[in-house]
Amino acid sequence: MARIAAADRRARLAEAALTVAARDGLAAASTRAIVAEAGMPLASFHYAVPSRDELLRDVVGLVVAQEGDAAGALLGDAADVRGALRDALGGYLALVRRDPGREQAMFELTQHALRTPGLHDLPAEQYARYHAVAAALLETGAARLGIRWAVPVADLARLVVGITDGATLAWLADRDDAAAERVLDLAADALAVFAAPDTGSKETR
Amino acid sequence: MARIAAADRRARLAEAALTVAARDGLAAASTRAIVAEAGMPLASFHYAVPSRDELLRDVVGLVVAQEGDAAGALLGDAADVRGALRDALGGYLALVRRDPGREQAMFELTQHALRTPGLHDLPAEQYARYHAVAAALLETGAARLGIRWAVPVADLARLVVGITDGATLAWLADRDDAAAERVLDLAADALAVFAAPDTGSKETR
DNA sequence: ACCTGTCTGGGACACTCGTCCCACTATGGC
DNA sequence: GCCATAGTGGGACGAGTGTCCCAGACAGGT
Repeated sequence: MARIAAADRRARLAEAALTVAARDGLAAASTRAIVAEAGMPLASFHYAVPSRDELLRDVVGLVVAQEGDAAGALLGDAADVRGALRDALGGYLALVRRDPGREQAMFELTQHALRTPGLHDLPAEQYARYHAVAAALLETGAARLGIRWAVPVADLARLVVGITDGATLAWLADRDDAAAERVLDLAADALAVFAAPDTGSKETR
Repeated sequence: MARIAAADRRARLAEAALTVAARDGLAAASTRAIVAEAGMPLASFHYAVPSRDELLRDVVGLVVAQEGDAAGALLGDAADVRGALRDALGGYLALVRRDPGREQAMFELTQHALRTPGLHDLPAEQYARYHAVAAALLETGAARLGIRWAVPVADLARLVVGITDGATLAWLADRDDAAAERVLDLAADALAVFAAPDTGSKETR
């Protein structure tokens, strides 16, 4: 094994942990499985990271950061509110479908953190970040479409995240692509209700 | 330990497993923890149940049955569609708040089943049942209000379950009661869009 | 060139896990 | 009353876990 600074090793371990958790589940992401994925000896683990739970904290940060990057691409070029919402929701589902294990690993991570004393604060931060990303997306989307949201964006963002989480959970359970698409159709219809005219442009539906 | 038929023991073990999983998490629901909760010797476990995963199958059945019973009570006596939806959603959230561990245990169970070869079919059945319960609730609610749903009830049911799952997940993460209530306000507004007049009664909103 | 401190990696500890074996005992049908 | 059958329960096995120790090796600053 080459000589690598402890901080670098920690980052590599976080990535390896995410890979293993996405592929085999969080429960299978043992310290041994993680170092095997990273190609390191076991002892490097606790040299770079104080504990396994501490590394999981890094993993959440890793995914949350990636999620923020990916969010921008969800904004399509639809001209009406319903279409824009539908595109964004559909884009998210496509992301989940391309790598179901990763999304599932995030759910497992949240549940694990909720049960682990040292990680109790993690889920709140994680979801605050999700909500912030969704809110930003809603704001820039509204600006691009020339509308405003008739209700607080923070609340709307929380609803949007809830809908995507819920749709993801159901799709993970039954893998019903068509049903998932139909739900997003309805969700886009429903959410479009909250669009209001702003700079003289027309409201949808 | 008194003499108990194996089938009875199996049922008691399923209840004990649910208790432990709700209180301490699914990962803590080991065979030893379950028999301790049930007040049985460890060997009774594999006399009554072939394996731990087989028992978890029973646990899902147990909760799903209870969920079906509880659903009926969610129908309030609101006269308009939005109010009825809001009451039902709020009732569900109240259920979650009264026993967060149980709901969390169900999420953990779904995730675990998705990762466990012998339990792959479980989540699909579980969610099919959820969707059926929601659909039945939507149907009887519509009949009571004298409206019809403008979109397929099966799709609407899937959306409703998704919204409740999503709201639950976010609330479990940050325990923000007020935000959860505001989201349900929006959700009720949004879902009311799908109500259409049927027997001459008035549409809301 | 040396030497302090960072990094390596094999091995082990103490523990928990699911599962199983087997000697034992109470029970219901004859 | 006897005996096959169903239920009991202590104990153990092998595998897997997170964490830690410690002897060794390499690096950069002097």
